[in-house]
Amino acid sequence: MVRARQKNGKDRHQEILEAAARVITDRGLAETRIQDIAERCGVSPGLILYYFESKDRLLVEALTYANDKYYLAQARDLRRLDSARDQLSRLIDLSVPGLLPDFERLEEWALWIEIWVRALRDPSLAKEAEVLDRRWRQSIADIVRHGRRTGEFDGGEDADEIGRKLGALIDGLAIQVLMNDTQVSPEHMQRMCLEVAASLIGFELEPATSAST
Amino acid sequence: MVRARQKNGKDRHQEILEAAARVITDRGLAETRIQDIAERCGVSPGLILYYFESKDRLLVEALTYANDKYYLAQARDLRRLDSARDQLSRLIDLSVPGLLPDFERLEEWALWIEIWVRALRDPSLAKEAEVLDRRWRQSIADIVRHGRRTGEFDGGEDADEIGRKLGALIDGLAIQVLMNDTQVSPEHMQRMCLEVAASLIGFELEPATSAST
DNA sequence: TACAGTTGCCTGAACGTTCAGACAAGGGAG
DNA sequence: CTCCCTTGTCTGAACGTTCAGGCAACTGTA
Repeated sequence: MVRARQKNGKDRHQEILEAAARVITDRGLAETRIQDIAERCGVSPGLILYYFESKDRLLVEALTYANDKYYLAQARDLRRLDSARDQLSRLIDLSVPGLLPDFERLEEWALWIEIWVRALRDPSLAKEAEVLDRRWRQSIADIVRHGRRTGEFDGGEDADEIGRKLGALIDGLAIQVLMNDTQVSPEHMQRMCLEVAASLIGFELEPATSAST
Repeated sequence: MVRARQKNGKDRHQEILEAAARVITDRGLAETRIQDIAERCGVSPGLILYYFESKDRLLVEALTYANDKYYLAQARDLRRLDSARDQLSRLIDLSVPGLLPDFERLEEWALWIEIWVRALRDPSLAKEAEVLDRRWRQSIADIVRHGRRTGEFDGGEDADEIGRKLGALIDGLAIQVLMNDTQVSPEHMQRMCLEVAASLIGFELEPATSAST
């Protein structure tokens, strides 16, 4: 029980960040009040400001914290797979909002859009967002490089360039899916991402290990 | 001068919408106050609520109004060109934030991101956004169809599908450019869009009529 | 033309609410 | 007791919305 206090303190910090992320995804960044976050934690509003110097700071930290959490979970998930083809397919599946029941990602995408809109007027947040975003595009490029080392992929252009293109495509399509666009279902998005990936990297789609219809 | 009164009324309505759009792009949707809009028009805050039943209604109308205005300007611009290749290249140029000094489009893209974040929690706005968005993807598909009729393009997949893919790619890349991502400059975005378009539609890039490094 | 009545545009102040942040006191562990 | 965590209350400011009224342009009548 020596660290009971400190541990509590640390837990509180994290607990507030997670509560903040939840509230932001539920109500939206603009509609998030300190009291909402406090209620989600079961504490008083005053405590929130005891741990974070201001509401603004808390919100920004919550956005990047949540994104970090999701990214690490994804990286862990992908590392279980050996085949680059499987990794790529899995990465796409994980990126499509609402496709996999266990990894809907709706929260994460909602947070990303909140980050974008805020980063438009907050250059420091834009810098942080770029770091997170580059890491995410990097993971695509790494899969491509891995596939080329193992011989699964050959030809195609610069891996980083593929990461940028495929990453942007996924961003753009995810927005449509999140908006419940009637012309872009999660399955449709998944198929389009795979097709473009195959075209960019230069592999055939038919003998894919997953992804049908 | 019979319609002097009505004309004034109509001008005011539009004037307020345009002022609202300006303020939203400057300060962001969340930070936009009725008084800011009133000041931009040089009128009193009360007048804003005289023309619009609530702040919320005004904001939503301003978002779609501004988008509509920009779309019509783009459509007019594209109609001047005959060649499908030129139209496609011009559409891409027009879509890249900050590429053309006369059509920076920074405002329009900022408004789009605001629409997205709000549409996440406002299904009726999401519906309106889908209509606007479909029209925009349609214009890509129409260019492809036009090129196939004239024989400029041949092969490639369904034109609507190309519109969805290219549209999503442009959305995703535009976000990076807007965030001042150091890895994605306007020129870089332009090149990537053209490359993917060439790949999807099936034409060679070299003899392009425009677009160079 | 002159005048009175009507209509619509616009103002500025006031109201009620909401919320971030400040503050001081409570309480439990060491 | 002492220190850190936590609470509940308070406040000052900001904001959306309302409203009574003023003003100017227009209409119809004589």
